[in-house]
Amino acid sequence: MLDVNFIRENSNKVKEACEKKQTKVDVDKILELDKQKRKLMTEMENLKAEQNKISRLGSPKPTGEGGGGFKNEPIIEQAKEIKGKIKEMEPELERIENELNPLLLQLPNIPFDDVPVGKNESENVIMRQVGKKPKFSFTAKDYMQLGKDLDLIDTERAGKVAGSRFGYLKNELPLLEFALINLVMDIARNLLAQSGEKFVPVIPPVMLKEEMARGTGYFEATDEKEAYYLAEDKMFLAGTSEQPMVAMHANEVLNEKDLPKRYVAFSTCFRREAGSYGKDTKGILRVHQFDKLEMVIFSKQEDSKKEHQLLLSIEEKLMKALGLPYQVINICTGDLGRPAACKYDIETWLPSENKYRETHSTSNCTDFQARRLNIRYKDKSGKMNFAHTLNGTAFAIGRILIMIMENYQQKDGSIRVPKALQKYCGFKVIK
RNA sequence: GGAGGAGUCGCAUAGUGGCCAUUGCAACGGCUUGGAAAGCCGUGACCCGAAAGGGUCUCGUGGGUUCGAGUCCCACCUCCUCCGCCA
Repeated sequence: MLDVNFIRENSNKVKEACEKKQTKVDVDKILELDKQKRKLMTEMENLKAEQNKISRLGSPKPTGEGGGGFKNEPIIEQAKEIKGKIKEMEPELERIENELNPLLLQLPNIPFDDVPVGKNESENVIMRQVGKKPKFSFTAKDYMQLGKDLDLIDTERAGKVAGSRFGYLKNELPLLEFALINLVMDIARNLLAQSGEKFVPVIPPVMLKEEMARGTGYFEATDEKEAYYLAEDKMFLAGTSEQPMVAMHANEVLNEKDLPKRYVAFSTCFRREAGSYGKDTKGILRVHQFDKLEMVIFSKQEDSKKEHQLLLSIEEKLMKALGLPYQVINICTGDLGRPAACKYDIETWLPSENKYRETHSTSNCTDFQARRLNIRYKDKSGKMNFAHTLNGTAFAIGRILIMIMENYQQKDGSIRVPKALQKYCGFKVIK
């Protein structure tokens, strides 16, 4: 959500942002409705002031005895009349708000000026490529073949039990998941030791109340059909722990000296993949349920760009620890998504597809989410500010397991374990 | 699932229909100072206004009763206690 005052004063910027982000919102309509709303509110508040003035006459005198109250009827009639007028105006105000609020929620965050302008993902900018793509002296298998041969992944029985887009991870694969978790937690701890960049480990709830699920601002962007909804309990399943993590501080005033607040959360994520029929239908690259380690930061406004770079640097550190070849992408305006002002993806080399596939994403959402969720801090001068929120993938575990399997496969059909994981899982090869 | 109790500005706390919601502590800012302490002043949201200023809202949330609601009524949310069930 954007600040209404900002929209009033910078309507051109807002329109430009809508255009850049390929979002159609009638900004002029917003301005018009806002004007109507303020006019009506002023009228209602003036009437209310009059009503309050009369009510106060009924108060007992400072010296007077007893419970006070009115004796003369005419003034009561007058107050009743004003009250009636206000009542009559209420439906009109409600009508305006019902039209205005959805439009406000549809407005995207303003992208930073240095974000590449583009229509869609084809205009994203490759910032750098790191690591060597593996060259196999044999016919390489895809991860599904490896998964079947080594009894690591069973999507057939998952289909029987849960349907398509699910999988059983078996044998060494779950152990590798735990190793990845431990690697991330260790790096989070080491960062603290080295530079005081503390990340607090969290396991959040993965079920959210509606207003909290909406708070992170994705429902208007894609389609709320993407999230699983438990009608009986009016709750949504989290598509990413970003949702419960950002909502964690909703309606709070944070202490400025506690900022930045950094978290690294582990959770299962649930996605309907409603808009991706026919895409990645086989295997476990795109599934309804997967585990993910996600970093989330609440920062002061002036620090968010720096914190965003920190998130990206940690993601790259993790990738280098695993020794996987990857590229860093600067996401263009048309592909940013509604809440982000700036976003970098990491794509990891997937040999079987002979291309890079997205495994990480880190966004600076500035105050867009904080405004919806009312997350604030008071600065030195006593001024209230909305915090900036940032998020970044540490590991999306299913996908990174795929990347390890394919990139580390050997001629004899076995899979080497990246060195950084060996001490956590206790084996060096899967065969 | 059943039965009770509670939610007031960061913490604590007063307030059971009538001035502008008490008081203490803490934090932050300002005044003061050579610097500090103490002291004093201030600390939410929104609207109108160039400003000075004025107004509306805010006692978990939303409705209702009333000229007037922290206070009365209804619904919901959250937390606590006990019973039942349970990893």
